[in-house]
Amino acid sequence: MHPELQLDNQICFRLYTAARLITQAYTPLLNQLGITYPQYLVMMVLWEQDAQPVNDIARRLVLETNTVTPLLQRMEKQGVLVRTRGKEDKRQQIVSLTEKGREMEERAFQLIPRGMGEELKACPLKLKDYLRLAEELDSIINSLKNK
Amino acid sequence: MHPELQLDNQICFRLYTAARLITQAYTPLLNQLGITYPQYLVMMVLWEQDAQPVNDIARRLVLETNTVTPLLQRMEKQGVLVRTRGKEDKRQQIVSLTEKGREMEERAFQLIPRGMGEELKACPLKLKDYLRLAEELDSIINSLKNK
DNA sequence: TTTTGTTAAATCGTTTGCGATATAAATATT
DNA sequence: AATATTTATATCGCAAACGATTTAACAAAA
Repeated sequence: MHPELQLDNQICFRLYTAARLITQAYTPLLNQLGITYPQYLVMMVLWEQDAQPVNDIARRLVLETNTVTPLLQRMEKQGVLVRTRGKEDKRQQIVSLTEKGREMEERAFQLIPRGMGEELKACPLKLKDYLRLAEELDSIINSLKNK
Repeated sequence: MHPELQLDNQICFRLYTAARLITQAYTPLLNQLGITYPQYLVMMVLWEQDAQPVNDIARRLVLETNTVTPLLQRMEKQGVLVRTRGKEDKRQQIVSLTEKGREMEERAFQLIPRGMGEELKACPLKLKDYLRLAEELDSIINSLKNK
């Protein structure tokens, strides 16, 4: 009836679906590392800069601490990171990689980019398309993030 | 270290973030209808074609029945739809809108498109960009869906 | 017809995501 | 200094997602 309410006209439904399917494509690869996709995001943040407080990680991932804290607790239990009280500010929990967490980076590098390339080899998009897609997504993200 | 493992180079992280933020933007609007975003997707499927078995709804949303079934159970409890056993095939649950569910369409039409336009008015993308974005997302979705 | 296999939903357990609230430490105010 | 406010995390409850398994009905094969 109302074309505005049809699923096929919804950008949001496509984003929602594409995000889920890509996450699913990551899953068999990440299983080999013993982590989930959101946990992989945390690992990338820490590989880039180790020893960060919870808040910085959450901000980087555009998530709230009530999502990140339990995630970090599970990851600490798995032994890929540790949380220690901040020295200057005792409210902070500083999150640092363990040896196991640091070692995972090289294995991820061997597995993930190659594996995801394989998963997406049926996709007709070229590098240029992905770059433009990234920009378009960034402009959506930025206009919604600061509200 | 490895640029392939940097968050800023991840299309997937952008999809994941954009999908979450857009869903969050829908939330205050959908609250006025008393439903969540995934429930809204189910409503759109049923507004387009009423009285469908669970499987058809799941397929349309690219979800599994183990996600859709509890969703439908909650929606039935809220009184927007009913589930009845299929007549020819008694394994099927036929999902149909109630009067309350049908009435919601017009309110959604008044609220959602206008409200989301408002939410995204800071976004510089034009209609043409959204159309291309939709195509790009479709090609990602299609290459991952059939696996 | 009995057996075997397939299909449609549902159930179970775990991880996310998030609104709301709580706790404790740091900072600002009086 | 004592009080009030802000900030950093954590906790709680609920709704999604999803892999794995179960149940019941249908279909195909022996």
